[in-house]
Formats: sequence, C-alpha cells, structure tokens
Amino acid sequence: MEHWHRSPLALFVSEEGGLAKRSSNANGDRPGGKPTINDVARLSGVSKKTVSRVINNSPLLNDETRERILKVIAELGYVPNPQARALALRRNFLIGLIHDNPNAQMVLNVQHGILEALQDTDFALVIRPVDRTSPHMLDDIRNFLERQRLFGVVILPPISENDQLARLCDELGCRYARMGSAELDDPDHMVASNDRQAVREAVAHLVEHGHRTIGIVQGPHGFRSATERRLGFEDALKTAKIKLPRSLMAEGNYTFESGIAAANRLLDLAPPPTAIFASNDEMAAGVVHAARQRGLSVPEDLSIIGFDDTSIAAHMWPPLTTVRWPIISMARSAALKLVGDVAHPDREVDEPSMFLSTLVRRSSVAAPRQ
Amino acid sequence: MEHWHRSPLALFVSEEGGLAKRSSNANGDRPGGKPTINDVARLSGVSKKTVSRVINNSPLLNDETRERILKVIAELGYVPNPQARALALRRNFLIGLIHDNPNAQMVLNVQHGILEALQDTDFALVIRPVDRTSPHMLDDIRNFLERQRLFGVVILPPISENDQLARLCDELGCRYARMGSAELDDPDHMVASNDRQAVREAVAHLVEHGHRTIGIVQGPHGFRSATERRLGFEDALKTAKIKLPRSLMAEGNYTFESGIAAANRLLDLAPPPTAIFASNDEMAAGVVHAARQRGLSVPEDLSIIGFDDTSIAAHMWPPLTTVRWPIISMARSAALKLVGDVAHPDREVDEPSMFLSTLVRRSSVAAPRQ
DNA sequence: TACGTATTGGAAACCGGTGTCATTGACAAT
DNA sequence: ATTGTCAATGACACCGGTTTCCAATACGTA
Repeated sequence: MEHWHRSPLALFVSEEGGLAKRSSNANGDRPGGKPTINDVARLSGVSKKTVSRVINNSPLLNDETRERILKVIAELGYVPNPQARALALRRNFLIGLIHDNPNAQMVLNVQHGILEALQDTDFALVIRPVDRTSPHMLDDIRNFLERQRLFGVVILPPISENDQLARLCDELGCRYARMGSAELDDPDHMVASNDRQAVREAVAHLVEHGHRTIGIVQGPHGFRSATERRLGFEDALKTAKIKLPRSLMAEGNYTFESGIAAANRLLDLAPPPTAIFASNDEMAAGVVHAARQRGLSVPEDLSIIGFDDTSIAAHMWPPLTTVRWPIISMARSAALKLVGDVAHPDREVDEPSMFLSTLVRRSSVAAPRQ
Repeated sequence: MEHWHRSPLALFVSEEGGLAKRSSNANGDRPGGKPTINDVARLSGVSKKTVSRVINNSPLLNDETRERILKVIAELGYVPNPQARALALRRNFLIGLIHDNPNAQMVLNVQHGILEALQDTDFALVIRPVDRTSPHMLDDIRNFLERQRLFGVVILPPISENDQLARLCDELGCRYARMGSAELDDPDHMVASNDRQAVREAVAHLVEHGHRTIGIVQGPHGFRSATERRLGFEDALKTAKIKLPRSLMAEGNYTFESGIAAANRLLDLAPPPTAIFASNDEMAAGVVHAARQRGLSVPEDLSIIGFDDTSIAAHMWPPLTTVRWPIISMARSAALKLVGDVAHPDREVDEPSMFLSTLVRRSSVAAPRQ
C-alpha cells in the first residue's frame, strides 16, 4: 500500500529531475553551496536514512540499492557535512595536539606521526601550543577544549608530565594520550619510551671508549625526561664503578644556549671531562659550540653524545652520536590509541605503549687523548 | 488561538524548573554531557532565541535580561556547541595550513603566527602537510577541503606558488591566503615579501667587503622564491658591474645535503668564489659544512650569506649572516586576511600584503684574503 | 480613547546529518 | 491457510544552535 503510494512519488521525483536539479542548482548558485543528503535521497528515490546507511557502510542494505545511490553520490559530488555528522553523533572528528616543546623538528615529527595515524580517516589534526610559564595555562587549555570539543588530544612532553592536565581532559570528557619518557599513566593513556635504559647504553658506549671523566648536561629540574636520563647516566657510571662528583652534573633547560653555558661550567673544571652526555641534541649542539669556542676539537678533545636524533644531529659538524627517540612511531601509536576503536573498529591489535630508543653512532665520540 | 494553546505550555515548562534541572542533571550524568542552550533557556525562563542573542551580543535585548541569562550561563558553565553553530551558520571555525615546506622551524613559525591571529577568536588551526611529488596531491587536497569544509586556508611556499591550488580553493568556496616571495595574486589572497630587493642588498653587502668572485646556490628550478632570489643576486652584480659566468650559479633543492653538493661544485672552480650566497639557511649550512670539510675556514676563506633566518642560522658556527624573512608577521597577516571581517568586524584596517626582509649581520662574512 | 510604532520575547522552521522504531513483503515453518 | 522470521527500507524525532516571522507590551500621539 505504502509502497504503491510511494512508487509513483519516486517516479515523480525522478521525472522532475529538472526540479531536483534546479534545487541543486539553487544550492550551487550561492558559492560554496554543496549538495546535501536530501539531494541524494531525492535523486535516488530513497529516504535520507538509506543514504545515511550507504555513507556509513551499513551491512543491512541491498547491494543494488547501494550501487544506485553511490552512482548518484558520485554524479552529484556529494560529500557529507562533517559538522552535521558531528552534531548528530555527538562527537567531532578533531584530534588536538597540545605541546610546549621548543624543538621544532620534534614537534613536526609528532605532527607527522599523528597524521599518519589519521590517514584515510575522517579525522583532522588541530594544534595547540601552550605556554608552560603562563599562570593561566590550564585555564587556557580548558577554554580550548570546551570550545572546540575535541574528540581527543595527544599531549607532548614536557607538558605531558602534568597530571592536572590529564585530569582536566578526563573531567571534560576528552580522550587523551600522553607521550613521555616513562610510564606516567596507564597504557590506554600513555606512550612511553625507555629513556633510562637507552642512556645507560649510550654512556656505556663512552666508557667502552675509555672515558672515565664524563660530564652530563641534564635537562631542567622537574622534567621527568631529565630525571630518567640522569638516572640512566648514573646507572652506567655505577655499573662501570666510576665515581660521579656533583660538579660533573650541570643543568640546562633543553636549549642551545643553555647547552653552551653548561658546557662552559663543565670545561672549566680541573680536570675537565673528556666526554659529555647532553640530555637532548640542542644542548649537545651547544656543547659542541662551546668546545669549539675554546679551541677544543670534537671528538678528539671532547666526545659528545646527545639525545633525540632530531635533524640537527645528522647535520651538525661533526655528525652527532645520539640516542634515537622513536618519536614518529610513538606519535602514531598515541593517535591510534585515541581513534583506533572508532576509525578502525575491525583492527583488534592493541597499540604498543612502550618503545625502545637506540643509540645512533656517528662521529662525535672517540677515545680520549692520553 | 495557537498562542493561547501554547502560552500555558510555556508556563508549564517554566514552572517545572525542577524538571528542567533534572533533565540538565540527566545530561550531566553521562560523562561529557554538557549543558545546552535549552538548559540555559529553561533555567532563565526565556526562549532559546533570547539566549542566542546573549551569545551573539545582539543589541536588541534588555540589559536586565542579559545579566540574568549571563548569570545562568556562568552557573551552568555553558559553552555553545561549535558543531551546532557551524551547522546553523553554514560555516565552521577552522583555518587550515597547507604546506610542503621541509623546514621545521619555518613551519612552526608560521603556525605560531597564524595562532597569534586566531587568538581570542573561535577559530582553531588544522594542519595539512602535503607531498608535492605525489601525483594525487591536488586530489588529496580537494578531498581534504571537501571533507573538512574549512573556513579558509593559509598556503605556505613552495606549494603556495601553485595556481591550480588557488583555483581549487575558489572552486570549493574556501577562502585562501598565499604566502610567498612575490605577488602571485591580488592583495586579498596574498602576503608577499620583497625577496629580490633583500637579496640585492645582501649581495651588495658582500661586494662592499671587497668580494668580486661570488657564487650562488640557487633554490630548485620552478620555485618562485628561487627565481626572485636569483634575480636579486643578478641585480646586485650588475649594479657592481661584475660579470657573472654560468659556472658560478649552482642549483640546490633547499636541503642541507644539496647545499653541500652545490658548494663542492662551486669550490672546485678555478679560481673558486670567495663568497657564496645561498638561497636558504639550510643550504648555507651545507655550504659551511662543505667548506670545513675542505679545510677552508669561514669567513676567512669563504664568506657566506643565507636566507630566512631560521634558528639554525643563529646556532651554527659561525653564526650565519642571513636575510630575515618576517615569516611570523606574514603568517599572522595571512590569517587575519582570512578571518578578519568575521572575527574582528569592528577593525577597519586592511592587513598589509607586502613585508620587507632585512639583512641580519652575524659572523659569516669577512673581507676576502689577498 | 484609539492608534501607530518601537522594543522585546517566543514559536516554529531550518541547517544536514543519525537513531529508534515501524512497516513491508518474501519466505519458511506450523 | 496462518503465523513467525528476517532483510530492506522508511517515517519521524532529535542533535544544538540560528533565523524568520509574528505577538505582546510599552509608549507617544492624534
């Protein structure tokens, strides 16, 4: 009955292709007017719901119908409106990146890794650098999350070490995945690397070359990565039964300039260290710079190891021996933790939560002079 | 009539504040459930429209009513749903950044500049790196723009020089602002710098130091920035009445490695140049690297000038004399061109379209040896 | 007193999708 | 012949805002 009633209606619409088209054109007249699900439904002679089923790959749908609708969709160049979907589904398709990391290469690598994970999904990446030193930082982030209603955020170190931020995300119903140098959270919310072990091996590498007076340029106090890397440094020296006076431990703030300053403090010692481990590549580059200013050659007079393996490490002179932090893979994994069950409901595998850093041997390490 | 039917209904709803509250609480029960405009309206005893007027700062509204509603909004912690607004307003609040620039520092600076412009607006920044070498690049971008329906995009060089991309944006009804080294488009769609003039001055700086055999490491063929900078180079030599043999013009592709290769070609000449201008800092760093490998010291044996003034320029050894490209200001201006009339309807000033680059003198230029 | 008129508030439609539930017809089981 | 089941599809309300249009009220004026 209904069917008989509708069939001519469908025909009517079909016959009135001109009308339907006119409507579509009226849409096209104002610039940016796109065809909607209603246009597709009218032209295919089905209901919106059925078109919606096509869009969402619903299995309960006749193949023939699906084909017909797909054809109309292609002809019209129809693309579903993401804002409308977001409204109806009560979630949007935006992943945020929250960071306060000064290292451009690292940030870009993370963006790259996240976008790899978001490839072929409906998700886009919105970025949000924050100012760690601002007293309103948490309020700013809250504001941002409330306004944008992101599906989830990836949080880069060092801000990822801030537990208040994680709690804020929970409170606002925003998924999050933290990246860091140690397990600060449960595996669902954390992608970590084993910095401590990696540094242990890197410093052991220096010991193997015969170094006994080894300095460290630590990261800034209060940073988990700084702590982990220092612990790895101490582990290695303890294993090698080498005493570690406080004077050989200088502190920087992860910038090139702070690396120069810290190196100068270490190289002023008597005797000066024959090797220095720096907690990141930027500071390692600063150490190289300081050494050169003093007329020391690297690695002959001073061996240096960095951490991160950002592009500066390969491009500086001499190319820097450093610890490669698998940042892109970690970022990809973090993003997949966020969107995995939505974007790839078929995939069963859990994303790994722990990644291994490895030593990259270049030319900044040699045996000490006699 | 209808009215009389409805008026008690409105009263009913209003009287049932308890019910409204329960509904609001029911909302709060499922995590992430936020209060909506309806909750605000019910609790304030007004209609949605009135609340909407408050949100949008409509002037036709009693001050007392406004205050009352604002109080409820504050109590509830209400934040308008951006997806719902986007749907109703037929535009969203996303600005895209399309780039294929390999320089991390530059990309981050641009992101920074754009975010400065988006500060205190409802807009967020979504990023989209593209692969210039991919044959589907334009299709990928089309796909991206169609799916996300961005309000507008900022396009970074070198991809900003692609006119097809600009036309694509037009076709899809997406605003765009291109950044570049020359005026490739009308001022509404373009933020340009005067690379040619800046390079002219930079090379004149070399001439003033007494250099007569000056080489150039150009950017890759087909890049407008490369052309502009080469033209500036030629201008300067012509002004100084210096002949420029083809052999002194090497080509790179803006990477560190290509800078090394190009420098080696130039330094193999007899006589070799005493100064080299490189079209960007990365290649300039490569030139320094190549010189050092040959036992030449910089700037004593070879003076070098770069372009961009990215962080590598200040951090390398010796600190690089280079042309500062005002990238952050340009990016900010580009973003303001996109959102200005929406986000700051009161501001009347037009964003500038032309920015001046300036020479930054550091330590990589000296007089040539005798 | 009656009548414009400006100000303020509300009902209902709409933006473009999705969820819930009902309906239909075909076919199998009783 | 009747009933039950199931696949396929549709009707309709809903998501949370904005807009259109009209009603109610207050006010000044003829």
